[in-house]
Amino acid sequence: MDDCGNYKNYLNEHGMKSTKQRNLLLSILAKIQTPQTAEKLYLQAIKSDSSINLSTVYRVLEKFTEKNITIRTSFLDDKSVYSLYPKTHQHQLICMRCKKIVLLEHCPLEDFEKSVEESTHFSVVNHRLELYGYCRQCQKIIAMG
Amino acid sequence: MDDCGNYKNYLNEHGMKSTKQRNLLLSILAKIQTPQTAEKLYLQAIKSDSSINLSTVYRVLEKFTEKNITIRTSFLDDKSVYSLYPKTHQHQLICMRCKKIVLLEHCPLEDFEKSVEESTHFSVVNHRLELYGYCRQCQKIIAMG
DNA sequence: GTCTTAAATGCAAATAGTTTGCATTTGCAT
DNA sequence: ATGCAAATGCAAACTATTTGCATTTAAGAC
Ligand SMILES: [Mn+2]
Ligand SMILES: [Mn+2]
Ligand SMILES: [Zn+2]
Ligand SMILES: [Zn+2]
Repeated sequence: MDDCGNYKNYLNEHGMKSTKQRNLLLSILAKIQTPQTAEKLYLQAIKSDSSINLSTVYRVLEKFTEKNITIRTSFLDDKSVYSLYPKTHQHQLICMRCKKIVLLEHCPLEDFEKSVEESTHFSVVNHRLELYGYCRQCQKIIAMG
Repeated sequence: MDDCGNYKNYLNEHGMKSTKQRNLLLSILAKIQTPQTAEKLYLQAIKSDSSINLSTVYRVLEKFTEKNITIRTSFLDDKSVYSLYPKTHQHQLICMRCKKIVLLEHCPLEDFEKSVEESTHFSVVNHRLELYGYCRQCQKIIAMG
């Protein structure tokens, strides 16, 4: 291929071949702020590579997630969303109406984890925290009926 | 019907007709300790009422969840699971090896929620918190290799 | 009790996000 | 360049869940 993209070394270091589809998806993920569905990423990708296939997007994202390059999240019935694995520990605040996601940098759980370890004799190695609510716009829309 | 079940008043108070399917599912949910999939509940229900239909189970659980009688949870690809809505707000500590679940009564997030509401202008109505780790026994087993 | 009516159910079919089988192409090590 | 495993495109399958519709049923009025 003429230009395998900017992520060849990165991909090879993670034990993956550098393909134009993977490079493209990495570049899209790197630009994007909020987690996106596979289909949204596919629609973005198809602008640069009209032959890319939705199955490939799913397979690439699955592989990325397996390698901890991306993270996949899902809620009840909704589609899963994918984003680059966060460099720093963070949590999500999710609007239950429009599905907007705000990232929360501060984690309030360090002391709590320690106290749980003491009281339960577990070793706590991870946690999952998501807040659910309504964003300002959706609050207004809901108030109007 | 001869015997509408034990939950007639309870159901009527929640604005629902008392049907044998709903009574049966409530009695199953009340007995069961861990959250179950709709299909598991259906398989349990069919023992008492061989004519109950899986669609009905889904519809009943949807209605129960809408009334906050049950809670529905799901992880990634897995099927949703349903359980009676916990009487007290609580969280889970899950052993990643043996899948044991310890319920945590104390919630450390009240102040955090308020500060998030102030900084994001969301209204926060709910949260999901799970801790992951290893129980004492599994720690020992892992240490032994 | 009977009557009335909206809600609930059974059944079959549809939905939709995601996965998979398979033929073909591609990247990478030699 | 060559060979081969891995990745891709395409279409079809999968599967948890939902939905349309005809029929039954519960609750309330009489
Ligand atoms: Mn945290
Ligand atoms: Mn809490
Ligand atoms: Zn919103
Ligand atoms: Zn354990």
